[in-house]
Amino acid sequence: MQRYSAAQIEAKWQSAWDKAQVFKADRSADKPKYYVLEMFPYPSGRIHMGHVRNYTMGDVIARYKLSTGHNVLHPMGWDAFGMPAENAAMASGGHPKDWTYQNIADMRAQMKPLGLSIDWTREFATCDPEYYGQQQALFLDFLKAGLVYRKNAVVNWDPVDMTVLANEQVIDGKGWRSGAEVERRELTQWFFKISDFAGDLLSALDGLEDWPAKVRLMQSNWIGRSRGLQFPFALVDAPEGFDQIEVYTTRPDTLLGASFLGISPDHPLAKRLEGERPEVAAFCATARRGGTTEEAIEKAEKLGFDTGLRAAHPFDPTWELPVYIANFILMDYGTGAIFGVPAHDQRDFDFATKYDLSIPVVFVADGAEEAPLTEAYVPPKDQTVHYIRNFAGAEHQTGAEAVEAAIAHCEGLGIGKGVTKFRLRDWGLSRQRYWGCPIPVVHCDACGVVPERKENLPIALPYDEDGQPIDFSIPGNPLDRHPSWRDCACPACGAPARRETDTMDTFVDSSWYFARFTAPRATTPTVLEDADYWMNVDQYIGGIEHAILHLLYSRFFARAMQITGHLPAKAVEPFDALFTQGMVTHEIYMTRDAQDRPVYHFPEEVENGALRATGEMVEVIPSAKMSKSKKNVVDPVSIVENYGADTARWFVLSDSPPERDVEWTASGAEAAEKHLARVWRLVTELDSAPEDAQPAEDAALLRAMHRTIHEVTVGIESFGFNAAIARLYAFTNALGKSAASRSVKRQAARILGQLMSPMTPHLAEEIWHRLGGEGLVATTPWPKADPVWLVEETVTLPIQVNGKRRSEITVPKDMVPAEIEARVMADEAVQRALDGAAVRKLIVVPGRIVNVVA
RNA sequence: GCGGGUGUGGCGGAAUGGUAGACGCAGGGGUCUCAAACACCCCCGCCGCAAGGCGUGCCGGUUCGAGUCCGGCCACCCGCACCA
Repeated sequence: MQRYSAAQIEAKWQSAWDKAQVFKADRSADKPKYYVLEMFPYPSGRIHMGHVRNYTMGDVIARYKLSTGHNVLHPMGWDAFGMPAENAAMASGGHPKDWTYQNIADMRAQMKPLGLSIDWTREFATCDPEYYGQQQALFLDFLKAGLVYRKNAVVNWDPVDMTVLANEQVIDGKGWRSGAEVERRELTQWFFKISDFAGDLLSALDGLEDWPAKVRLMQSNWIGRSRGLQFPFALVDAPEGFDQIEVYTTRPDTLLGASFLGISPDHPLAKRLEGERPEVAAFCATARRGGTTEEAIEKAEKLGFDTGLRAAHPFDPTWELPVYIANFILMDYGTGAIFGVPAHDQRDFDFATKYDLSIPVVFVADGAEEAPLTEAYVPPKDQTVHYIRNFAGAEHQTGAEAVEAAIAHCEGLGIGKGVTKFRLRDWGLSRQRYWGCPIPVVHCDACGVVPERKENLPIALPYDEDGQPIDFSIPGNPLDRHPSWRDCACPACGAPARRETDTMDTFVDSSWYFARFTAPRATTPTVLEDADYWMNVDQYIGGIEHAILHLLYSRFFARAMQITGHLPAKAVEPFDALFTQGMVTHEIYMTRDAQDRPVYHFPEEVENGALRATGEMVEVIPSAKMSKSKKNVVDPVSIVENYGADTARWFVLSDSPPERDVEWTASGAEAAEKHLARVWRLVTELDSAPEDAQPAEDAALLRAMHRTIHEVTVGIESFGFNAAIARLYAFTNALGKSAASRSVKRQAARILGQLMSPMTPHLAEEIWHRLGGEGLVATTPWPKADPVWLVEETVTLPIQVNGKRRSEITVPKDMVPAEIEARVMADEAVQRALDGAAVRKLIVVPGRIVNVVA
């Protein structure tokens, strides 16, 4: 018997696909198009199992669609700008560009043996000047369309290294290299006006029916539409120009519960006081300590500073509230000022308790008496409560009703106005770093900020500095200290000027790559004919970690590109269907050193719970996301070398549902390999099967075959890859045990190979070839189940008595309920379970179940 | 802290509100073999001799019927705007 050699067979079919150019996407063909895209990878240099899983899922879809008569676009590229390249240059010399392109070459070489049905002729990297030059063209068009502007925003500032830090470079509030306490500092930065689209980005979520509901919900919460009241408090003895403070509240119904005013340390009033009073400056400096993340701000100890100023309550000018500067109030949201209602907001409650402020109760639970609070009372907004300090609406009403009544009342009094606000902030795209797309503008003393001319694009990153290698070991942005790149002539007046040295957020790069794939070599960002043909992405696949930012930014970009004429109107929602896949996890193996510190070990160093080298037992920590630091990684390259690509592909698809995490186990990989070998053996043994058989045997195998075609097809179309694979296991077992005739078995085996082809394409080609299939299975039409074989004549009904299963009967599929009832009541086990009790109800769910209720 | 998700045998998991545990792994028994490997066959949630009882993170609810729906908790995972 021929042994199955993955190494030989996989290489053979990969070159056959190449030769036939079966995966080259071509828009001229007379077929419906299908665009399947997996989120493109960051070129770290090594592919990992998560990539294998992600691209295998996309490949199953792509290959399936190819065999159902679609013109498939399945491209691959590289999300190639970003910090790791600069970090590598900092750590071990070299240049981010060389590091990145070498990594791309390495990863491409690791990916190709997987046998993915990718059109590699469309490949690009976002760090190619041909790509980011077009991105600069988009930026200029957005600028002209009023979609980009500059304003101040806070960054993480390392006061020792004198540099801006990314959030991940801030560890416990300290700079990762200097260890200095980080502070929040304002910088002038470029912004995309995504907030202009907040309402549309929110309402359009309803149309994204093929997105996971959780992603739509997360985006909806992120955009955060709220209805509230904006109104001023008059300040008593205020500094000039600050006689009023605008506040925004979503709970105007609690106005009579106000106990203090709070303003952000970045509020203009705080800044004014900071300049005048050292103690305010000292507090604000304290309040600005720590990173910029919302998480850091929320978790920090809530601190307040009593400015001594007083604000008059709008309903009663003699009621004065203290004005605090508080570190938890964000300047970016609302007006940067709030009024505190400690009785009905836990954060305000904590603050009031800490600073000994009053806690006036506005409402109590219906039927309850007013009593001193030990925590804030925050019932759901749709719950009716009893307003004891009420000024608008009924005494008993829901929070939502009270809010509307309060807004109407205040508008009537001319105190403020009802407004709709969004939590979504504009997208700051400036990065003070080298390895990113340069922002194509020039700063001129005479003309101000001047856009570059399109004919000067791309504004390319300098590789060296006047012949000298760029020094990445100095903190800060090398572009900023690169005179021959930075200093230029103003495109408007020709006078000496300076280039913008900020580069773009890498999220910009990934916000339109899907559109670029439709015309990857064009000298404009897109070509409308191509975009019109290929867009939208029919199926997008990636990690849930991108549920909010990447997808929201891409949705914004699609809108902005439509406005500037780079995408057709139908592409404003660029991803028709989205699938978010789970991670690949693995157990962690650990021993401890002499100081009891953990030492991690790679899976290949461990055998039978002990270190291969020393025999020392390892602690096994339950599965977690594969990470280099914990060494719980398996290298796809060695997996493919040891088992073959088909085995790796089969494994990552089996067992776990695609949206959930999958745990890599060596035994699971071996089981996958064993199964594929078994399928191959069954195929090679067909020649010795008897030529004739009982008609019933043939029918049984054909019935199983058609059922399997049906179930696998449904499984693939609904992302139930694990279920499809379970059906293929069952069908393989059926084929192995079948006593059907040789010709029927050959037919069944050929179908088995075809059904496996999206998952294990190489083995499938080999089976197809051996069993006399024409051409490539990759381009052979997908089999169709014959409905005649799917019909079952009888059905087995479980019988419950009072909800507990007691018996079952097998009856013809279309037996009338009355007859079923009679049979049920005649059943011995039913009578025993009833034990003489009278039957109150008999529920027959046709084809499903019978429940006898006594 | 806030937003979102997940939780089922020894393990990965299956199950339109309708027989909980499909399929696979591990384990046990057997056939083949001088022996092993491979392969093939059978068993396999827990308690119990059995009848039967108990079982889908925990507590409660809706329903003829709940892994599935609702409320409250617990644990873990993802995101929180400069990681990609």
